[in-house]
Amino acid sequence: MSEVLRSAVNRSTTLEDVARVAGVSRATVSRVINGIRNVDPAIQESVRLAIASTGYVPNGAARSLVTRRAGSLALVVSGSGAVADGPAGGEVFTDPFFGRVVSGVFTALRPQGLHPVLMLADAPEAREQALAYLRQGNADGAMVVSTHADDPMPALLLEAGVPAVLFGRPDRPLPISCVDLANRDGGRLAADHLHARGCRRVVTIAGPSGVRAARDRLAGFHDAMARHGLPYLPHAEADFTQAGGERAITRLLIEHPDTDGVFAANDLMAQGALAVLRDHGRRVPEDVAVVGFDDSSAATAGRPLLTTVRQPVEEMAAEMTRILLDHIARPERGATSVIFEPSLVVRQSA
Amino acid sequence: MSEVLRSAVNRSTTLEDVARVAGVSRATVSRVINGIRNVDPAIQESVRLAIASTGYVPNGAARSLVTRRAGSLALVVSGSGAVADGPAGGEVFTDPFFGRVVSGVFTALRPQGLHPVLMLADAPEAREQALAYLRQGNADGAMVVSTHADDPMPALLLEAGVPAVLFGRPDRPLPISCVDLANRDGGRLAADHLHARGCRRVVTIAGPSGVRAARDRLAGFHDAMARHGLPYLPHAEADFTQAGGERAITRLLIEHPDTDGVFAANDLMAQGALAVLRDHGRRVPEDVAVVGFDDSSAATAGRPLLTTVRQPVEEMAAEMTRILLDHIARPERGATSVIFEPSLVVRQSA
DNA sequence: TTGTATGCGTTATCAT
DNA sequence: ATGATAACGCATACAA
Repeated sequence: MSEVLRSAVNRSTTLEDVARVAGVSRATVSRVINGIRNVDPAIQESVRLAIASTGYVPNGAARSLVTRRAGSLALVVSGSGAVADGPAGGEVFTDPFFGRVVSGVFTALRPQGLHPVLMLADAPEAREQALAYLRQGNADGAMVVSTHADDPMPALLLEAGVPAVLFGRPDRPLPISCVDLANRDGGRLAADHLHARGCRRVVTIAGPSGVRAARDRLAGFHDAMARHGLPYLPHAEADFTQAGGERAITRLLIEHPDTDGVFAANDLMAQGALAVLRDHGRRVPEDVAVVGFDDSSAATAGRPLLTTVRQPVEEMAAEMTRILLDHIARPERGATSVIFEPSLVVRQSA
Repeated sequence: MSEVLRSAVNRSTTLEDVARVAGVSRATVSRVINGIRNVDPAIQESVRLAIASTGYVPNGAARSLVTRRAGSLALVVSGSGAVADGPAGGEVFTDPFFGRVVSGVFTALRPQGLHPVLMLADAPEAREQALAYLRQGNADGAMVVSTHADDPMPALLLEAGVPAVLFGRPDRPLPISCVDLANRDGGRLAADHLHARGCRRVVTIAGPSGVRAARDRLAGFHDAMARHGLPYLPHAEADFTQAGGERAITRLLIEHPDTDGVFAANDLMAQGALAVLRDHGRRVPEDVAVVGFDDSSAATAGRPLLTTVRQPVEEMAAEMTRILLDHIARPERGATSVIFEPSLVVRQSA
């Protein structure tokens, strides 16, 4: 097939075509496109013209084949596959937490012109799929949000040599970078506040025991309460969802009708507590004070406004992204960690 | 550099390496990997062995360079760039609507082993970036969720020849496939319900007038109300956020203190209305009945539970994804549209 | 400053 | 059934 025919058929325009039109070599066109200096301004101009007239767009695959850069980062929502822990498959994305992470990632990615590719690794099969994708170099690195502490994903990524950063420290220390919140401190803030308010019959709604952040929040809360002279507090475990929170508080109220304070390990469960308390005719905060965790949109969605421990998710996600970008640019550097401090946001519920 | 040295340095193992180890040609290894028949079982086995022993993983870029398939689809959150309309930048992802879309997309994508890459095209610059990414073939097609009716993205994608499917019909008809809800019917459902309940002094909280879905919901509501003998209803425009809903209902209550019914164009704004009504000491539904739209998680987040018009977002997003996959597989087929029917979900608020 | 030539790792078309 | 060999479209080391 002649050159003319070939280009007439279907083939999209290539560097070669542009070079021919501009009367220069492929290399020169490439240089112009990639903004490399040492190009005669006049030629530069004629190349730009040729690009415009041909409607040329570089081919991403060919480019990343030679540069060994995919131009995208993976955002992996990872779990153990155990259905009992945390929100199930579809619900993960409905959690305000997820939206905040995405938001923070975009903040850091936008200046670089990169885009996140979303991967859900909540079952062995899905995990293998995600891992294969990453190993093939379809993304330059991975940001991992684990919904479960014994998530095998971090170790697998490490082993595969994929640059990665975690949101939340793993259960067992790994030489992987991560961002996290001082969750124990957060629990302490909530305890001090409820105690100062005069609450003495406090119950807690814990997150999944398989989630480290959930355990740490509860531990910090219990520690502080013990220091205030309250060594034992009833608690129920839930799954970080509102419905789970509703079930937990219902159980707790039956067993401990005289409850005057509630600490929930996230806002969604606190929201559930508020709803049930209202159904039971308990006034918040007069009869029962409630403190949540996260300061997500759920905290201000209803009435009373929720007093909560703030976790700066967006900032944390942005930092996670920056760390990953840095690791990709300078692979020789070792793992780092950035721990954020929580703060108490006092509103109406406590 | 000698072959030995080269492979000793850093280079990841390639098809060539596997072929050498297995004592066959590259082509044969490729056949085994891609599951093409006509391969001697014995050789097949030795190739698998070689793959395992070398830890070979195919290179995604090289593969898609020749197959012309990226193996990923774009999920574009697109807007006009006008700040006044709809939730601002970061808030887009916190809206439960977004989470439901992602959820639905994953449902349809999972069986195919594909992953969505997220793109935010809310400003001219970001739009160009996203467009460039797509034109370069970094994704095989795009799913577009527009936050604004005069969004230029659909037309641009059409012009660029990128396979695309829209969530929500564009303002001016385009030969692009889309999924949508019969929004007018939804508005009608809400109106009929409020009227049947006896509400006669009804106000509406509209979404951004630049969003077609928002206009259609309101139009359907007003039409039905007019048929019930109520030709005029006060309304305020808001931005689909809870805060916006709060401001809108506050204004409406001042001007129309005798209001006995509220229709909000989405649940978030309805949630805001509930909060303010509560602040003002109005009982819901006894004094004022409230109907929302979407049946998102916000509908059951607080008390009273929200009566709302259900939009099956997850199903719609999954269908959008399936249509896109079909377009990619069979480009010759023309554009189609699938319109879903809304339904009324009666809870406590009306 | 510009052009030439080579390689990136795979799939696909041929022969055999 | 298998093996050469030619694309795929780009970046870059090197030569000029």
